[in-house]
Amino acid sequence: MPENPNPTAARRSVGITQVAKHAGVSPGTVSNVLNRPERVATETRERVEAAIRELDYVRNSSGSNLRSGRSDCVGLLVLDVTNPYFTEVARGVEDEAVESGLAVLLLNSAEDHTRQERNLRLLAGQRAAGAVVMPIDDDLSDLRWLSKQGIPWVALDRGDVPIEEGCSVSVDNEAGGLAAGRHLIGLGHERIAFLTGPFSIDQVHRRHQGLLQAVTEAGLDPETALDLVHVPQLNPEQGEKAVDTILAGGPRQRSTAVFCANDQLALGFLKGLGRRGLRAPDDISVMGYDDIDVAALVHPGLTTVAQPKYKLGRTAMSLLREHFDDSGHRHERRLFTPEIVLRGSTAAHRA
Amino acid sequence: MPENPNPTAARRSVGITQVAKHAGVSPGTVSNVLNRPERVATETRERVEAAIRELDYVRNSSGSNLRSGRSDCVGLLVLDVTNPYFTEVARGVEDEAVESGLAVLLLNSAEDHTRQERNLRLLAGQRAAGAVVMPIDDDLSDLRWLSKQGIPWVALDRGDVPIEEGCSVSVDNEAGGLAAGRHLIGLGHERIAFLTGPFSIDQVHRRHQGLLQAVTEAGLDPETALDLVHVPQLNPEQGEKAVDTILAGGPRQRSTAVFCANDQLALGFLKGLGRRGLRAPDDISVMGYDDIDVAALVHPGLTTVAQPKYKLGRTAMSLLREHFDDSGHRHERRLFTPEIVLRGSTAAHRA
DNA sequence: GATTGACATTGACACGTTTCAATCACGGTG
DNA sequence: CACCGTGATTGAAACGTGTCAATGTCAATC
Repeated sequence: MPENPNPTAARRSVGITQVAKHAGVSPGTVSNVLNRPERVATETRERVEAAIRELDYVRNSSGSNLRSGRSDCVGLLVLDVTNPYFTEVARGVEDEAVESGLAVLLLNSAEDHTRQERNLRLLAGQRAAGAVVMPIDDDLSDLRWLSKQGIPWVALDRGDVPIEEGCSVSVDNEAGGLAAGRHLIGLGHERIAFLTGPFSIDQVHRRHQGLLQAVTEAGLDPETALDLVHVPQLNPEQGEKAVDTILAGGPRQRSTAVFCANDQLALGFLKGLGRRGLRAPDDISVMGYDDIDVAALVHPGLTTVAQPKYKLGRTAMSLLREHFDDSGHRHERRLFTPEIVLRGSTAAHRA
Repeated sequence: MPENPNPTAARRSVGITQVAKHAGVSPGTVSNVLNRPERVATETRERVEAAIRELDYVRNSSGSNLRSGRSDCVGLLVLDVTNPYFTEVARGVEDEAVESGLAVLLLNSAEDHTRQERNLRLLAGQRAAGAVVMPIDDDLSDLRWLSKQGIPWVALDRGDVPIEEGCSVSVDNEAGGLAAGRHLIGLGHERIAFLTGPFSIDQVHRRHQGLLQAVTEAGLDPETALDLVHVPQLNPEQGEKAVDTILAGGPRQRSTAVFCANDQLALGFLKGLGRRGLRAPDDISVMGYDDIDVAALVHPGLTTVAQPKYKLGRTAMSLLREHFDDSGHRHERRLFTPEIVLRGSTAAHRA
């Protein structure tokens, strides 16, 4: 890193023109060195590169973006920055983005429509190259507006986005519910509680559908085999609170296993069990959904349906990249199949 | 949201000039409406605002930044996007940033020097308004370079940044270690294991200093009262692996309590205990450091030294804001004192 | 009625870059 | 020797905005 001869002076930021002067070429040539190095003779290119290094020049992306019309940053709009599920996704997006030399603008909608809209406007203002978005709900009007602004996007975890509207990357929630159901039934459980948030959340609704299918295909009667427990939010507190309800049992008898709509609920449930001196899987088998990092960290480890979160983010970003490269790109819908991760919280039902 | 008369056409993005034309004023006036609304007559302002709404104009920040020289985005450089500690900090930064209408550029150094440097160059390229940075180590040359580029920054969790170099916001690690030590000693523990990473990490080194102080002020001999267990990384796996070492005991007898340099280690340790059919606090008291969300989620809850993470992020961002407002701003060093959160993993030593 | 001042608005320029048509240098070909 | 083609370089224009000196308007004051 070259020394500045006068560090205290508020040096006028060095631009392409000072570099040009210093190297004895025109500004256009400097620009060429930066953008199409192959077009410029090796000898002059080296001279320019030396000047860049000596003056410690760093390209002003505002100027660049303004003139070229394209920006070098993409937006990532998540529902909740602190949710471990999203951070893993963010890592995937970020890793893929740096490979294209793109910066990631982190935006947080906090599950609030106003904030979602405001954040998308911000992206439009930046003339962002694109956006990876986890929409709050199935209302696509904000995203449609984004398209109208000429900003491509990829929806995350929203398999129901019509393919003509845009790309989407998601995980098959029905398959996940099915696999979970089969796992528990395979262990001999014939009465299963489904601890879930409101079915207005499409994802958990589908997980329930899958679970239902598992129950019916096993020849069980959903009426007696399933105990549906609704809580308002998918957080640990609600999971802990639900313990009493589920242990009290449904109309006939108490469930021997509980399938939670996400890991946060499941972890809360496990904690609630511990508080009461009970434990999984001895007293009840517990299963989660998502496979967040912590799921492996508790004892017993939480058996759960793993979402390929990192891959999800990475794929979303790479779809976005295809948009940039190939202007005639058609929208795509990628659907991943989740996998069950067996840990200690589920076990065979002892009759 | 107004309808676009021809949604399929690649509409040339509407600028300040079309708005001006549509409202029958000059571009300058539109700019004034956007930036100094008080200077323009109510009647014309309303007309311009109507035009903005009708044309669905959104300000191009590239142009704006270029001309004004200031950008509307700040950088947040973290060591690891997925670490729950950082995400909480990120939330604080983000909340404070939106209040100033600033966007947050999320950058991940992944504890790699090359990536840290690259990310800071990126920020410089954006002519970012400022940066909140968690430096990898105590090497300040990258940050100095940033200053030279005219970009103010605030260091996070680095109390050792000289005040003449820049602002810092951090938590008193020595006080934290001291408090933890006092807590355990107060419970009657006279042999305490300190499970820690390498002391080259300044933060954990200071925590150890605090712990030492607690031991000596209680009149105990550090030689016999403290069992130092070093592991290469501060992650759960290492915590779990360390269980055997610590249960085996030091040179004299085994410790009755373990203080972990962070929660990740502590959680791994708890899991390791569970695996072996043991549990805190019956078999050994366990204490962590950080108070990440999960600490409250396990059973028993993890007693830990709580860092005001959200506040840390928020404060850092607000210090940055002061830089913008007041150009004659002097650097500041904010030091928070951590607090102990009592949960179930520690208990009195039964003699 | 002339002068002043306050307030609103205008118009042109500048920010740093990219782009592209135009120019230049030069070696090869007819 | 004239001509052409190729490849390297140039210079000016343009992107959309903010700024500021200059101009315009109007009512109040002398």
